Amino acid sequence: MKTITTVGNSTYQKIKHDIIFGDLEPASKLKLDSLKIKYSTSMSTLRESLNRLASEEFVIAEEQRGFFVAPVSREDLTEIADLRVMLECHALKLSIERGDTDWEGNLVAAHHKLSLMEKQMKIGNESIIEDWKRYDWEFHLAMIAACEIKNLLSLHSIIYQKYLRYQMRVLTYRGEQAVEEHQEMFESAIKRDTKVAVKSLKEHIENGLRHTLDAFED
Amino acid sequence: MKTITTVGNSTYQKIKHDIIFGDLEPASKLKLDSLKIKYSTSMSTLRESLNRLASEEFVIAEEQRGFFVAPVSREDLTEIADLRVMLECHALKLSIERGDTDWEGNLVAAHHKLSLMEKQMKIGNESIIEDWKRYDWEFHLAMIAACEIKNLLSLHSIIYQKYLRYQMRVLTYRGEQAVEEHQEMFESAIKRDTKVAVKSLKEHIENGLRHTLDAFED
DNA sequence: AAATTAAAAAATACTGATATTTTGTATTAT
DNA sequence: ATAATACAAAATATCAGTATTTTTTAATTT
Repeated sequence: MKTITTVGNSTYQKIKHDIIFGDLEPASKLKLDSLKIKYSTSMSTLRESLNRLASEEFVIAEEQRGFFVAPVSREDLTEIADLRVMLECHALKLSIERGDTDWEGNLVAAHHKLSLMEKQMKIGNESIIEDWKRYDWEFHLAMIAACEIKNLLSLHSIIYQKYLRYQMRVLTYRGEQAVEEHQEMFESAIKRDTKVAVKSLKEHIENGLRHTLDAFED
Repeated sequence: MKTITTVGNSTYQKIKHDIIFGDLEPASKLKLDSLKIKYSTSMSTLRESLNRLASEEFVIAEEQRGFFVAPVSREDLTEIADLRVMLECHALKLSIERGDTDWEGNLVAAHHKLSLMEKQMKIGNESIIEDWKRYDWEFHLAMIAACEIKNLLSLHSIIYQKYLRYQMRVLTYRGEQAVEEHQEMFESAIKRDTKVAVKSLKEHIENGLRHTLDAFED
C-alpha cells in the first residue's frame, strides 16, 4: 500500500500490524522512547497512535504507567471467536438477502483469488502467509459486504483482526478441510441458501477455534 | 465522579459526555484551537482524546482535515438499535444462565434504584434526566453483568452510549410502558426464565427505537 | 535479615512552538 | 460570466523540550 497518508496514521497501522503478526510480544511493555525510535516518529504522534489502539484494545493503557501490548489467553480467544460467529453470521444472513449482481461478482473474484492462494499453501509455499491471510479476509468481507450495516461491519473488522492475531500465533495450516469449508460457504451464498451458508460459516469458525486452541500454548 | 485521573482521560470523558448529551452538535467541526480553550488542555492531549473518540466513532477524523462530531441519521439509529438487540440479548441469555447470588443482589438493587427514578420522572421531575439515564444504564448493565464475556461487554457499552445519544436528542419520556417493560425483564430474569427475559428485552429496545424514530427530526 | 525510607534514574504526561496542508479570496485568462 | 490560477489566512500535523509520576537502587532502621 503506497497511498500517501499522515505520519500518525501510518504509525498506527505499522504498530497494529506488528501486534497482529507477533513482532510485538503480547503483554510486553511498550516503552515510548524505544517505539519513538523504532517507528521514527515524535512522542505526541506516537501517543496518538497508541491511544487509538488502546480504544480498540490491541493495546492496554494504564494511567501514569504507560502502554502494554494486549495479552493473549484461551478465554480471550474463545470470546473473540464467539463474537465473530455472532457478528459475521448476522451480517452474512442480511448480505445474502440483499446482495445484488455486483456483490456476486466481487464474491466470485474474492473466492477465486483465495483458492489460488490456498493451492500455493497446499504445495507448501510458506512465504505467502501474509498474502493468504489477506485474501482470506477479503473473501470473508466480500461474503458479508452487502449487509449494508456500517456499524456492524466496523465492529466485525476489529474482531476479525483480533482473531487473526491468534491464528498468526499458532501458524499451522488447517489444510484441505478449511478449503472445503470456504467452497461450501461460497457455493451456498451464490445459491442464496442462507441457512446452509450461515451454518457452514458457524462451523468454519468453530473448527478454526478448536484448531487454534489445540495449538495454543499458555 | 471525583477520582483523580490524567488530564487526557478527563478531557476524553468530558468531550464524550458533551457529544452524547448534545452540547456538541452532530456533524459539527471540532476546531482544535477552540476545544483547546474550552477544555483547557494542550494540543497533543486534546488530540489524544479525539483519537480515542475517533476509534469509537463518536468522532470522525478526516486526514489533514481535522475532526468532526459523528453525524446522526435514522439509518445509523436503526443500525445501533439492531446491534444493541443482538449484543445485549446474547449477553442476557448467558448472564441468566451463569448469574450467582451476588448478581441477583446487585440486580435487585439496580432495579429498585431505577424504579425510584422512574417514579420521579412520572411526577414530572425533569431535572433528573441525567441521573435517570445513569440508573437505566446501571440496570441494563446489572442484567448482563454475569455473562462473563469481557469483549462482549465492552462492545455493548459503546453501542449503548451511541444509542443513548439518540435518546437524549429526542428527550421525551416513554412513560408507564417502559416502566412495565423494565419490571417484566427484571422479574423474568430473577425467575431465570431466559426465554421471556430475552423476548422482553428485544421488545423493550424495539419499542424504544420506534419511539425515538418517531420523534427524530432529520 | 527484613522492612522501611530516601535519593536517583527512568519513564510518562503535558506544554508551547514550528512546519505542512487545506481553505478561502481575489485576480487573470478564456 | 465561468473557470483556472496564485496568493493569503486559517487550521492541522508534527516536533522538541519541560514537568510529574513511577520505578529502581541504595541506605538506614528495627
